[in-house]
Amino acid sequence: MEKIDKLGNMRHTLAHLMASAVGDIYKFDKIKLTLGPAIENGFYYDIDFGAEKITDKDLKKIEDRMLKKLQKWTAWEHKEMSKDEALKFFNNEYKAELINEIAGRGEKITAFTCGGFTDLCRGGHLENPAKEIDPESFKLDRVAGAYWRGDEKNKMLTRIYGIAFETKTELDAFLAQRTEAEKRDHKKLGLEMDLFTFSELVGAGLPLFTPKGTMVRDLLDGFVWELREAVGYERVDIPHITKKELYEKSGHWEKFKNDLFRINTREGHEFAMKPMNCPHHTQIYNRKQWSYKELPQRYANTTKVYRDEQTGELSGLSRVRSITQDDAHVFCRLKDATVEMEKIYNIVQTFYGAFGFTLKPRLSLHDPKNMKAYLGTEEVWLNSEEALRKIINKNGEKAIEAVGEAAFYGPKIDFMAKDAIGREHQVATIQLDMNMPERFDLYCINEKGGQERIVMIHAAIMGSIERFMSILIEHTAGNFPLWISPTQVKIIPVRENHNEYAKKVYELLKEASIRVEFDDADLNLGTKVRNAKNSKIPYWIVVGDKEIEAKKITLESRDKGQLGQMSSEELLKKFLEEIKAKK
RNA sequence: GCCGUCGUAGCUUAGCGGUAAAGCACGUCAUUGGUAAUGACGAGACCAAGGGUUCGAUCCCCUUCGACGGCUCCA
Repeated sequence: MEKIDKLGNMRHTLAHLMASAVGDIYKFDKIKLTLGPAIENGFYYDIDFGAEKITDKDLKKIEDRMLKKLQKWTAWEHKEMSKDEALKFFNNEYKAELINEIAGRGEKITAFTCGGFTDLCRGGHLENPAKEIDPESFKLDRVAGAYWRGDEKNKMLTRIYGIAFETKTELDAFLAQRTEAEKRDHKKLGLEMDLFTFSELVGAGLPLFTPKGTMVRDLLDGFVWELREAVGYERVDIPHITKKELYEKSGHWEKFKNDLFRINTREGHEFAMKPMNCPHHTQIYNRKQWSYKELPQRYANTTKVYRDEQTGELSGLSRVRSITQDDAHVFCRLKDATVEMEKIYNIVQTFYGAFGFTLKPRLSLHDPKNMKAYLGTEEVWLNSEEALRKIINKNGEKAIEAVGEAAFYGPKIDFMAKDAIGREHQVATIQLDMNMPERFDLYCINEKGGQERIVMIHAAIMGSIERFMSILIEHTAGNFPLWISPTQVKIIPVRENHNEYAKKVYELLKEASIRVEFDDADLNLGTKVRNAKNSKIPYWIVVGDKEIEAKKITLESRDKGQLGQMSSEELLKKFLEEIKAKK
């Protein structure tokens, strides 16, 4: 057995301790233990509770029992068992399955005992738990369902999660970080910020975007478009449904059939809502014969796709059934693919960089030992992969390389984005596709007058606008940079007789397309300022006697506090510069 | 989909087998005004939907819809 760290041993020990405490309370003749490993931030144990019921409210009871028992957990004994002995001792079907597997592998079966509790185990515990475990450094977290061995065909067990660290300080830090993440939860913030909503009548996983939310979507999409237009992309547009024949040809009908929303027409034909755009786009390319001189053809299209995800998988904006993709496809010769992919690489860097994400590229490669699983010759693969590697290296990055992770039709670059509280999200991918052109017989006429098979590059930047918005909301805690804030500035007159002057400032900004709100509600100044602060608006300005006399306004920023007085022209100039810089 | 928790005004929540209450928000009026002022009045909920039990259900039971957490971590 390889060396397991102390923390892992502690967590593993706690899993046993919890199982033992659960046994005391619910009795081992009524429930069945299965397995309970150490995990990332703690441990869990999967238990078949039979007819017994357990909820989060019972956790305290179990935890108290654990604390009491811990004092007597001072030393371990272990012994080897024969298969029959073990099957008899651990008399339940789950343990039996494990025992048979261990025996089948020809390994020794061992049982570990501590504080009078014996469990099937390969070892890896703290030698003296009572002494080594700080009783304040762990807690039981939640009860959840989990399939036996993670397979949904198997029986659903009850999983009890615990969190455990070496010290109380670390436990508290973890809990604090989790609280911070909860505060930033886009599902909560997005509703408060009035960006989107859901309707029970429309259905689960189908977000509806408000005027403000739509504003943000359009601004994000506009930024991507700006970056793309500069390198020669053109917009296309396609219907949201198609005859099934398109997907039979592309291979998606087979692959996606469980995720497709299908439509039967009155004439008995079967259509489907599109779950992706590539097949449609191939048909735009295929409308005519292309000379190599006209390539690459670069088609960009922000459009929705629809996937019938399992209801239990849906979550806020991060997992939805109507997904807006900022999709694009480049149709080019294989020899031009690298240059095209580099352009996309740069767009991705610029886009995510603008929001302060740290990006880590990952290169997914073919598995040389299993060449028959891939389309094309190994030489083509090696060349394309080397080209991708060069793109990444050229940018001073060192890609993580994942052998065997490529799709069968081509290698790809994935990006991981690290957010403000240290979480990583899988974001954009750049994918080389040698399969789709094959299936749809896409070619160009080359210099020799012959038909040359082309390749396709999949190039979504945000991927899903919904998912990107969820990440962005949590990354910024809702404090959007000025340029995508649905409301950029609020004007707060101190008293009604200041409205006239304030209105002039409002008009000036409005004419310059600044998204400005006028707050003439009959509220106290303090209340209005407080409301502005809480609404995550980047700036607000106060106008009263002092300002009118000085012919100025007083500016306050969400991030920098009071910024003092300035003229409205200076204000406008400042805003325009900041918006242009996308800060 | 499956397991668990849950669904009461726009929001946050209270409540109980006899058809609902509060704070915030909202509306009107009055008073006020430089970083969370106050008063009065008012409007707003067939208690997620459908069915059942009951003399009677928001409350008990069933079904459906919807929300949240979990379903990768292998003695």
